[in-house]
Amino acid sequence: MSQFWKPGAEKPRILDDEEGGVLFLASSISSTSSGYGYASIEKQRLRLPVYKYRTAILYLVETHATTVIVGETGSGKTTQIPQYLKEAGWADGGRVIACTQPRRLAVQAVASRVAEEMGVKLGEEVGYTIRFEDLANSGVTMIKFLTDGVLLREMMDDPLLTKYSVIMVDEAHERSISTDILLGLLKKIQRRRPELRLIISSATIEAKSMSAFFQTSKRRRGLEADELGPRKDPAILSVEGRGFNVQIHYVEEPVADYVRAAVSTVLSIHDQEPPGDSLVFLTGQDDIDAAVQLLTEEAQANGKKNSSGLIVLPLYSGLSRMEQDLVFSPTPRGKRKVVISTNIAETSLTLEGIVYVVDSGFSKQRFYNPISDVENLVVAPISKASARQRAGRAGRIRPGKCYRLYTEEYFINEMPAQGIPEMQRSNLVSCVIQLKALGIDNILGFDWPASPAPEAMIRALEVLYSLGVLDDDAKLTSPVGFQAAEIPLDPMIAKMMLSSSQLGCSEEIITIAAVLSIQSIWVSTKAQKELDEAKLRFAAVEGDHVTFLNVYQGFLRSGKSSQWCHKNFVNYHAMKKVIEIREQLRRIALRIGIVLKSCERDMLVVRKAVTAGFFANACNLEAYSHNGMYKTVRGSQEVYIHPSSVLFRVNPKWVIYQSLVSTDRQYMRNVITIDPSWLTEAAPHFFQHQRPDPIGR
DNA sequence: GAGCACTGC
Repeated sequence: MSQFWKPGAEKPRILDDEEGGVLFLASSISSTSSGYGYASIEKQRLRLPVYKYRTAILYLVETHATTVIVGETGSGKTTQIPQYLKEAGWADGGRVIACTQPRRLAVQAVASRVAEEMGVKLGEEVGYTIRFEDLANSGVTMIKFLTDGVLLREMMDDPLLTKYSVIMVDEAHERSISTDILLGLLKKIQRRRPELRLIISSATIEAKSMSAFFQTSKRRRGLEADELGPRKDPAILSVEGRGFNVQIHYVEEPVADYVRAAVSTVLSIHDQEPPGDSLVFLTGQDDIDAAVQLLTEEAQANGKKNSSGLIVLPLYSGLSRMEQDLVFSPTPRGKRKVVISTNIAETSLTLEGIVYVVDSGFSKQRFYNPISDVENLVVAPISKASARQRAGRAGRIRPGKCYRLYTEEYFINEMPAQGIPEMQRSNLVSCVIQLKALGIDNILGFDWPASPAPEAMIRALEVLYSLGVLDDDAKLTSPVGFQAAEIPLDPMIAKMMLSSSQLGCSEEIITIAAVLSIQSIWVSTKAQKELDEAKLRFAAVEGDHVTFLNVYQGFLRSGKSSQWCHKNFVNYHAMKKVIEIREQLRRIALRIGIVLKSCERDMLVVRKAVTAGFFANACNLEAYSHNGMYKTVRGSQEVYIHPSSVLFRVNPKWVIYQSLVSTDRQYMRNVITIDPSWLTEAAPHFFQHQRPDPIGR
């Protein structure tokens, strides 16, 4: 690797900061530029804030194993840094520069932008890989964008990620499970591959902890200057963003009802502020529908006086594509668009034209209780980091305003600085099986950016053991454990697939696995009665899983028709996704030796295969129960069949569920009938341990 | 007779 600064030129100055990180002081602004493609694009590149740090970034990457880049939105870091690295030679000799993103859409968008800037065809020098789509060309692609989940999967074939010279982990501050696993593994890889460079891109608030995580033993720092290779202590570099100033307003007194407070704030913005669209952050569909209703009523009641000219639009992921697209349509002259949204507008979708943000201070967050093994969705206060991100949405086109529906005192003194990483709020079975597959034996001693609760780890190990995926030494079993690790789904679903091979119903089970791994195959609609009637057309006495098979068959028979879906209240996009996932699962099944076979109409073996994966979720109807109360075999927990299930009010004696949703009651979603004798057959150890004889009842 | 923040392989 050649040094990129010219001999004789002034060497960039480096200063250690008090935390042991390294800050760079730009001594001069580089003005190198080579003749790429179109002048206008080249000019745009030069105007990005990140450009004046080009030299600094390349210097730090050259001299440090890890560089933490704090880049605010609009800095251009994601599109430019990979190009700078390529220009400096990091992709020479067949090596590849990787840049990971948490979301598929971002991967595609950034990759095509970079290909355009470089004037190359997407899929050649610049490529991308996401699930179902591989537009990277081995031997040709120099810059590759990919989701962090895909990079983790790549590690199963190449644990040291040898083809990559630099790996940039973008949006690391979001702390998703896969980003955290990736960071932990990359830190391990660094010890084996000193030539590998990492760039961790993070928000201000997380930069110090990211740097501390990659800081290796402080004692040896003095010696490192004499060693060959890059410095082990991470560098930190800040790049300013391009957002406009956003003025923050707080309420003076805490509000009792944030939906009403949000509505009246929207109305007073409309009354008193100059034109510009508003974005309101609430927690979920209920809140949002209520707020839309209130605003619409207000608009009608007040006629011209106040809220005429308001276009009120809800935004959450449950909406159909068409309904979601409405929020992107340009606002007509003289009108004001008000988008009422969940967290989807905080990171996943970017709305242009927003000048006013109203922040309720809450969002729905997942929490996991490892003792009861139940994941819950709870309305909880957001973090300061989230609040800043939400406010930033108002400053994209011109200076904006953010109205926070909480007091300044609360923001300063009580709001947590950062959210709890997803790793510490989730069931960890998928995470643990993935680490095991990568040869990480000491799971409890793994060096995480944020350690999960030991109880959650132990629970995950227990579940994997009961599935026969791990043995007594907590090593992957052969072949079941290794096969299950290859299947990119929940290990319980993976186990169900593996059992279907022996039972001769893998074609059916693969369909069921695909359906279970998406949100819902039904459209979300307010016409509940019609939806229920449509469901009845497919309902099977065996339960929801078999009902899914009927829907899938119907969809195929219709020639995958969208009209057929519309007529039957089936979500067309969901079904297309089922087809895609099914294809992927079939390919994997062939590779790992699952026998592809249909059981035709024999649903008994299908139910047995479901039992083989989900025996831990077996429930028994309480004797003499008049309200459909079940008890779980494992924990004698009180549960009920969800009203959306085809078995609702049917109440068979023995059932297995896929998941629990907890509100005032615990409801079982996706339920199928079983014979209790299958339980001891499927998992003799598990039931011996839990209860001597579940059949005897 | 009730409800599903958001990603991802």
